[in-house]
Amino acid sequence: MDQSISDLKRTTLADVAARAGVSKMTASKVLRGTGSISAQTRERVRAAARDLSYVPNRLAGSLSSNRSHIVAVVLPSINDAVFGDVVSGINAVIRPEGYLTFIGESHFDTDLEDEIIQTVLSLQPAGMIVTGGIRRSERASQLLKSWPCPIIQIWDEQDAGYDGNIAPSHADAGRMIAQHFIEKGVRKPAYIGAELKKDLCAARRREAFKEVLTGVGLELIDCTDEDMPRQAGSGSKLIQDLMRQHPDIDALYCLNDAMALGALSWLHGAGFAVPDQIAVAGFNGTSFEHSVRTRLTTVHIERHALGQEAARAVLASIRGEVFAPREDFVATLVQGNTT
Amino acid sequence: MDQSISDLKRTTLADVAARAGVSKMTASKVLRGTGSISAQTRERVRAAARDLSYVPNRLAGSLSSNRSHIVAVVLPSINDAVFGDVVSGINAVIRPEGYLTFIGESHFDTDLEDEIIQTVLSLQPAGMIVTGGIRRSERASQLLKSWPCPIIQIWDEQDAGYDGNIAPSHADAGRMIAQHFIEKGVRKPAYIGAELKKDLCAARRREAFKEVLTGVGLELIDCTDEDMPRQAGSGSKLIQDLMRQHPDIDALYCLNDAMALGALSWLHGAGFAVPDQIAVAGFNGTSFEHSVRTRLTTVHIERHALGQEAARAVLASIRGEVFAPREDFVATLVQGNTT
DNA sequence: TCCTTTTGAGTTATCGATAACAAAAAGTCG
DNA sequence: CGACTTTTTGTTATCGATAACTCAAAAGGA
Repeated sequence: MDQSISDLKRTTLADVAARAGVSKMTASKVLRGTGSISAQTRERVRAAARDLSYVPNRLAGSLSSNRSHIVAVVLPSINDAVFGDVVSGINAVIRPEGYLTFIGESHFDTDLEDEIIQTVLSLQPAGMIVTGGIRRSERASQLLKSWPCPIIQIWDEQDAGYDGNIAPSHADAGRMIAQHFIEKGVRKPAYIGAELKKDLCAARRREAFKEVLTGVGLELIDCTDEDMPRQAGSGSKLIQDLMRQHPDIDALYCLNDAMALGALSWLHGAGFAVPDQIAVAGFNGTSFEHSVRTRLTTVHIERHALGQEAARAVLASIRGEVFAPREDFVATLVQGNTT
Repeated sequence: MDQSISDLKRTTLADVAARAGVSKMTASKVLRGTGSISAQTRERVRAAARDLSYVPNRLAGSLSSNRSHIVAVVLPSINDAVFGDVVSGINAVIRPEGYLTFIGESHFDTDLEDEIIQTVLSLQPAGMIVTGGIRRSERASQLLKSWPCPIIQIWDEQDAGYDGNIAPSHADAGRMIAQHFIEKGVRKPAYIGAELKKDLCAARRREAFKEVLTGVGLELIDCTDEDMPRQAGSGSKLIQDLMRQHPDIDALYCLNDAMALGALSWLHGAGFAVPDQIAVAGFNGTSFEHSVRTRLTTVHIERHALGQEAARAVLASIRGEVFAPREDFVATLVQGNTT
């Protein structure tokens, strides 16, 4: 039985007030720093709170004031270089302002996202940051649109009609790699991806990539597996099959850096020379981009800054201020090492 | 002004009840599936809730029932392969049970952790998972110990007297690498690290590593910078200085994999042959361990499983059940590729 | 000195749910 | 058919804080 939990009474504001010999209201005012309270009572209340190790009950506080300090963040997965950085950017801005982030993981699953959204909303967040680029349920969309708190969408360049949208251009990212391949004189390019039906941003990169190639008359060998995870291991597997069928592929674009690294690793082990024999490109995904040499070409996006910007946008919106977000989350080509 | 926020009234249980023509209590019971309610009323209430897109207010619910569904997790940083995995393990177990995780980042900072702990407690979590291996303030320790909810510590093998402790042996990890180096016939080993005063687990790995080496008469070139971040870039910088002073180092142990990769990368660029000329080892930190070939030797820990186990321990404790956690979060040596 | 203003502290109602118990409706049975 | 269950529904109090207001005391002004 969990009596051990319930019989230990937490100390409440009433206890603090009693010890300081004042009313609950006075104690509340002192601890929040509102109203005008004499220096002595203030000190008495503070001392009482300290002595009792008082920890306010935010559930009660928020319920009463109808204002929470929670910013809900919904994203596919925290366990991912991209969104890990984004979250850390959000936190960096939000925490010093006294807000807390509450994170829900959707794992690119529509139904799960639906559930998560409902759950985080039930905590009455003051604001919300949702990741786009996933097929959102009608129900969830409606709920978000009608919910009375500011909602900022990130990651997906396609505005979904919330209170703000902060994202890089995925189409640009795809085009950039295509352009890069073309400049290198690539003849037989290939693409590998996974779960493209779920990750709409990745699909957009691929589409733009393909379009540019087709524009110059290059045919793309396109290989996507809807059931594999978007991870390094899948990269190895897919490239392996691909090279068996088309040993003369000379350029490979991957859904993300994780898959690209997996592919790179397999190619290396199988004796293919990268980038001379086959060029490999990915998308913005490891935390090593700038400090570890790889032969991988990638497109970089300032994820931390993007998170920060989203956080600033939410805070501004919560406070009813106007906010002009940076428009320049440009995708930048980062060439791999050749040595 | 943020009237747009407040004037839109959220639909409450009362609205649902009214629409279904029953009392709030009945509606509440239906939606929570408690008590006995006739099939018809149940359906009416459900329909009303659906029609109104009712989202319960969990703040109110938890306050009233004195029971929250929040599990608080305090860790150094989410934006880190290690803890990202741990969190995802925790989530995997906890979410299907109807709980939510709330994450606080301490960034290895004692004061910040102190503040974070107080903050997460203010949300009245049903249980808590804290990461050890950081110097915790006296105040925070007291608070945790007296707080009436189960608290599980992870990561640090040193039991701190909470309701459970789930961790690998960092000392073993350090010893393993030392042993490995010795078996390879290393003559001049070195160590690089950062922020060791904050990351006590890393310090323990280093200590054990050093001890084994000393035991066989090997002297360690020990290089730690307290001000650098524990990241790849620091690895590059530190090894660079180190090789200048001691060009004959033939083995390098790094605080973690990120730093090791940084070092590896610099060594490679500078023309040192790894592992023939110099062996490089790290600790459990990239998400690529099993799928990307590197020349890096590392010690692997099942982070996802560790998170899951911690989550199971908290849930069990919340429910007042006894729980015998796995004791076998052993550190495993993963040898780097040599080709 | 008396009246007005300012300041400090307290009162009451409320936020949106649930616990605990009470009442009403429906079902049982001799 | 009425007393007795059992099932279903409703009432009241409460969780721990804050909003909005009131009231008393102190300060200021003429």
